[in-house]
Amino acid sequence: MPDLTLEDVAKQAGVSRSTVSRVLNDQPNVRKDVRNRVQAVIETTGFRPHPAARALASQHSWTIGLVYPHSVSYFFTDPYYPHLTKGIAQACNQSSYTLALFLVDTKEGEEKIFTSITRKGLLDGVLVQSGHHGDQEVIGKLIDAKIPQVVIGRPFRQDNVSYVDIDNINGAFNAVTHLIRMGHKRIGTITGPGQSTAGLDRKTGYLKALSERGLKMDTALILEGDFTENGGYYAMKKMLPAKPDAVFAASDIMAIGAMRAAREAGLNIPTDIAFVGFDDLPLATFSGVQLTTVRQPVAQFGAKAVEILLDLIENGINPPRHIIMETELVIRESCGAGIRK
Amino acid sequence: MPDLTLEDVAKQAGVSRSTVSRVLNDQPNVRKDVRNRVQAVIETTGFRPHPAARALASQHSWTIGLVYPHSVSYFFTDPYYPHLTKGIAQACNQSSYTLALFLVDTKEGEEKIFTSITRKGLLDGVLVQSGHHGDQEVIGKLIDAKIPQVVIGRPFRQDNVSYVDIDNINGAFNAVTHLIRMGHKRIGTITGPGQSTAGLDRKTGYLKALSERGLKMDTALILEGDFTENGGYYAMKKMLPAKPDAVFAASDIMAIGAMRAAREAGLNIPTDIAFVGFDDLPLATFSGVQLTTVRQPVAQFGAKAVEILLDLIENGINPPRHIIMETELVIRESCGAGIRK
DNA sequence: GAAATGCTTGGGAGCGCTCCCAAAAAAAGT
DNA sequence: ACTTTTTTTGGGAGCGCTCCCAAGCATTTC
Repeated sequence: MPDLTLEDVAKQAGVSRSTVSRVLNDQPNVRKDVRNRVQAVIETTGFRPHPAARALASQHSWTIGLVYPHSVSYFFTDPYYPHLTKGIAQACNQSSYTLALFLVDTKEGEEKIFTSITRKGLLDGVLVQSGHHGDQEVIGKLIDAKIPQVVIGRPFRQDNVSYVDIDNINGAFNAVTHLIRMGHKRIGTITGPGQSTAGLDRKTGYLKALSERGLKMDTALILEGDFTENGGYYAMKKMLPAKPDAVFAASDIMAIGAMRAAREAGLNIPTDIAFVGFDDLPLATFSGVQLTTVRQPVAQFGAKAVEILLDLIENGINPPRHIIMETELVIRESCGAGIRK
Repeated sequence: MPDLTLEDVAKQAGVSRSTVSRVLNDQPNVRKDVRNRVQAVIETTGFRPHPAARALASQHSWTIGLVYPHSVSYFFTDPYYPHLTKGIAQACNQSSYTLALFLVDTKEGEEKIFTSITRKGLLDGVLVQSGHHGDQEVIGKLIDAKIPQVVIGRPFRQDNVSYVDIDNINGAFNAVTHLIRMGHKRIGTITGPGQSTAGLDRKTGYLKALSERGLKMDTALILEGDFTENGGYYAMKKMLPAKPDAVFAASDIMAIGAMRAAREAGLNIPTDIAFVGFDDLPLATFSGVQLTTVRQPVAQFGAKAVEILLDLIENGINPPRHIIMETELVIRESCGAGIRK
């Protein structure tokens, strides 16, 4: 089947190019029987318009970009990203948009790719994973280029851009409050890196829960991690001398690392020390003890980002929209629920 | 900066459209000083050709597709896929190709997306993750459509297509042989699903090692998993009554599940029972015991696939090329190396 | 010094669509 | 019946590039 053109279809249906184009784009002012006839030809021939031709004429590529800046090279070690990616990909498929993936791992690569992203014509809009301090530049450039964009995660001190984020503060707050209600007194936290808004917000939630319940904060119980398993492990090792009886880790994977350290120190989970993570990814259940954690609606989150972006593309980027999605505390074994102390 | 066209650049450089095009595409027959002059204008203006216009005129989109068929919906639970994706994305960036991601999770979604993939003009070529029985159809359609494609993983009984794969048989063979050398006698295996070539090949390697070393196979020690943690866990539970003293799991994540089951049964790893996995992903080191495993060169693997695909795009798809990459056994604690029995 | 050869350059045509405008057809109004 | 209004249809122009061909120019050859 040689790829046919709109003109071929027109000939077969006995109409003009324009009419076929109208049918193709669901435009009004086509007689019903003509529309049906054209549609029939399209279907039997399996005709599809040439994407490049369409893009050229309409200045609209039907493609959106998903950018993971180089600061997100832990794409791997944290299973959060593939989940997110999947949600986004699915939403794109559903809307018949093509998803272009830009996974950059160096500052230089970012520069290089940037010129092609900002070139109008390739992408109708861009999704940028952010939440990291270093991503401001990328976002700023996209704003300057006036490319419709939605930031995934709250950007640093930039409000003139649309973003979707989850309620990290509240999620952390609820998790820690739960730990307090369970009777824990010395609750530590392993935070995300200081350049990460998600990490910062979760720490804020932790502190808020402490103060609201009248527990005083102890800096020996606040360690910075890097969202990796090893980061959690080493942070925990440092925290152990301060004798925490519970730990809130800002991600599941750090919780897993932290539990490894606790176990090595001969502590039993959850009787000697309780843990709560953040994410609720499948791996939350892999370790010996089922992890209590804060569930993020990752897939819906990605879908929401796509939804907003498409809206921006169609209706203009102003005013910027900010969406905050709620989390849910999932109680399993590691926090010691169901166990008397 | 309004996006300028090739014609604008031409005017500024005092030459014609054609000359600029020649410079842009590194074509010969342009006087050196003219070329420099044009190049200077391109650089100062930051001009980039409009992708769609270029694609339309050249019938070449500079975009390749990465297809994960619906049978690969465990994209998530297995960290192998993000690693692979990253390798591929990086290779694309390097070659200035755009990567379009097609992550399908239903049979219907596959159909839908397919018409757009096979439409000439969108993609110059396609990378298809395979190794699963159900993917034959996808691959077959792509062959029919004569779209350049490289299959990632060995396809089922289809040799008229290019693919890259790793040497699963040998990898498994080496792992099991190592276990035998360590003195283990009752070596079980948790295989991949029967519709997966990787799973099948690893099983073949296991059997080969057994027979070559004169161990008789015991069907009670051969359980089928599904490449998930839970699959590994339940397979191990079933295997335990048969008293294995070592287990070769066809993926790291299944090994982790299996070790969880073993621990729950009160067994010590590696003194009571040894484990070897397959993949060597970061999570191999997360569990209590560091996992001995077969390392796949995942990133290079992806890069290789891209390399072959670009070659196919430029030089035609015949004859199909088959690349098999070697693995490496990474010895850590879980196999009991360094421990006398 | 004229003819032949090789490089370099410009411009027309065309890739396959969408968009606009004007013509044709149908519907409505008098 | 004829005019006016509305709906439907066709075709030209153009999106921004590449490719081809012919013209222009420099260089070589006899």
